[in-house]
Amino acid sequence: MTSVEEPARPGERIRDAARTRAEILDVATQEFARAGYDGARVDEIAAHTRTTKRMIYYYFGGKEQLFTAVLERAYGVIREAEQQLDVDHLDPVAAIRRLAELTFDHHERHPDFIRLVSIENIHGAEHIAASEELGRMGSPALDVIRRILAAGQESGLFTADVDAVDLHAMISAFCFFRVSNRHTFGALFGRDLVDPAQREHYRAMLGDMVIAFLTAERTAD
Amino acid sequence: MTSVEEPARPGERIRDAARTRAEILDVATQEFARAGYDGARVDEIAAHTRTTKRMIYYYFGGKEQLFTAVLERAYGVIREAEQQLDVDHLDPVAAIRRLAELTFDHHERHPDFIRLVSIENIHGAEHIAASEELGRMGSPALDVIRRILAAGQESGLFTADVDAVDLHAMISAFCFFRVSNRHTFGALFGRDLVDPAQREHYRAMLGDMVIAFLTAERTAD
DNA sequence: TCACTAATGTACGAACCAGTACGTTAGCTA
DNA sequence: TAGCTAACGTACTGGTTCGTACATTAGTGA
Repeated sequence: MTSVEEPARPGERIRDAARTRAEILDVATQEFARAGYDGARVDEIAAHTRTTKRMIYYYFGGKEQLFTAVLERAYGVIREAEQQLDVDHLDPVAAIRRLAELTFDHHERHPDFIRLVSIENIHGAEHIAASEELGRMGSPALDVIRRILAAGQESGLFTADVDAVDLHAMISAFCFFRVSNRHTFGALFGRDLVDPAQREHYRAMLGDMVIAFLTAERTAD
Repeated sequence: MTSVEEPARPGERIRDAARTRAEILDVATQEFARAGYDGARVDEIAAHTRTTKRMIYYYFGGKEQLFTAVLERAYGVIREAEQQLDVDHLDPVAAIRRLAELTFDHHERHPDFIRLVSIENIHGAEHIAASEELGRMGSPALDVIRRILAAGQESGLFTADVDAVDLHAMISAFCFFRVSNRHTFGALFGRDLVDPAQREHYRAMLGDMVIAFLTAERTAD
C-alpha cells in the first residue's frame, strides 16, 4: 500500500490533508483486516495514526464509510495489477496460465485484501453496493480472459466452451480459498496452504487444473 | 439443523436441559452466521430463545465457548454427510465426481456453515484450536479420496499424482468460494453464483474440472 | 498582513453489551 | 412427602465504543 512516512518534528503541527487521509486508510486497512468490521475499533485505528479520531470522522464521515474507502482502495490495487498484464504475445495456453499466476501471486501477496473481501461477504457486500466507485470500475482481468478464450476456442486449442466470468470464478476460487481458509484448513488437515515451500507446487497445480479443464477432450456433448 | 419445536404452554415453566441447550445452539448459529463473531449479540440470541441470557452462560460459559460449540456442531453435520457416502461400487472417475458433488451440495445447502467457517478464519481458527472435539475428529472425506485416488492411479486412469489433501482443497475451494463470495462476486461481476438456474451448470463444471485435472495427459514430467 | 477557512485537537456523552449477583422453582429421589 | 439440586429468571453493573460539541491553529489568498 502507499504508506506515507514523514519525519514528524515533535511539538510541531504539520498540516497535510492527503497524508493524513492516506495514513488513516493504511491503518484502517490493517485494523479491519485484523479484527473484522465489528471487531475493528475506531479508537484503535486513531491510536496508530499520527492524528486523532476526530480526523477519521472529518475525512470519512464514519466507520461504515471508512470501511468502504478501505475496500475501494484494496480493489483498486488488484485492478492496477491486472491492467499491467500483457499476454497478447503469448499463445492461449501460456496466456491463461500467466493470468492465473497473476491472480495467485496477488492473492498471496495481499492477505489483507482477502480478509477484507471475506468480511465484506459476511456483510452481504453492502459497502460495495453503497460505493459508486466500486460499481463503476469493471475488471481488466475479465477483458483479458475474454480475449484469450476467444483465441483459444477459435484455434481449437480449447475444447471447453466456458465463458470468461465462470473461468475467472474458477481461478479466483482456488487462489482465494488458499489464503482465506488457510487457518481452518491448517487446523483441521494439518497442512499450511500458504507454506512458502509449497508455493510453486500450488502455483503449478492451479495452472495445470485450468489448462486441463480448458483442453480436455469432451466425451459426450 | 436439529431444531426443537415444542408447544410451549404459556405461563408454565417446562424444564428440559437438552432442549434448551439445543435451542440456544440453533439460534446462536443463525446469529453468528448473520453478523459475524463480534457483530453477534448475546442478548439477541437470548431474545430469540424461549429462555434467557443467563442460560447461555449457564450452559456454555460465555460467548467465546458458545461460538466454539456452534462450530463443533456445524462441522459435525458435514462429517456425518461424508460418512454416509458410499462410492466403493463406482469406478474412480464416477466416484470422484460423486464425492465432489456431495461437497457441492452440502455447501449449497448450508450457507450458514460457510459463513461460520469464514468467520472462524478471520479469527485465525482460534476456536478450532481451543476445541478438543474439532481437533480429534478427522475427515471421512479424506479417507474416501485416498481410496479413490489409489484405485485411479493404480489402474492408470488418473495421470496426476496429487495427494488427497490437495485434491480435497481443490474441490472445497470451488464449492466454498461459490457460496462464501457470492455477494461480492455478484456485486462486481453481475453474476449470482448460487442462482438455482445455474446450479447444474456449476455442479457439472466442478466435476469436469476435477476429472480433467486428474486424467489430463502430462506433457513433460 | 489580515482575515478566513481547512485542518486539527480535547474532552465528553449516551448507548450498548458481555457478564454476574442474587433469587426462585420444577422435578427427582430417598 | 420432604428436601435437595439442576434448571431457570430478574435486574443490574462496569467497561467499552461510536460519535460529537467545542476549541484551536496553520496556511493561503486578497
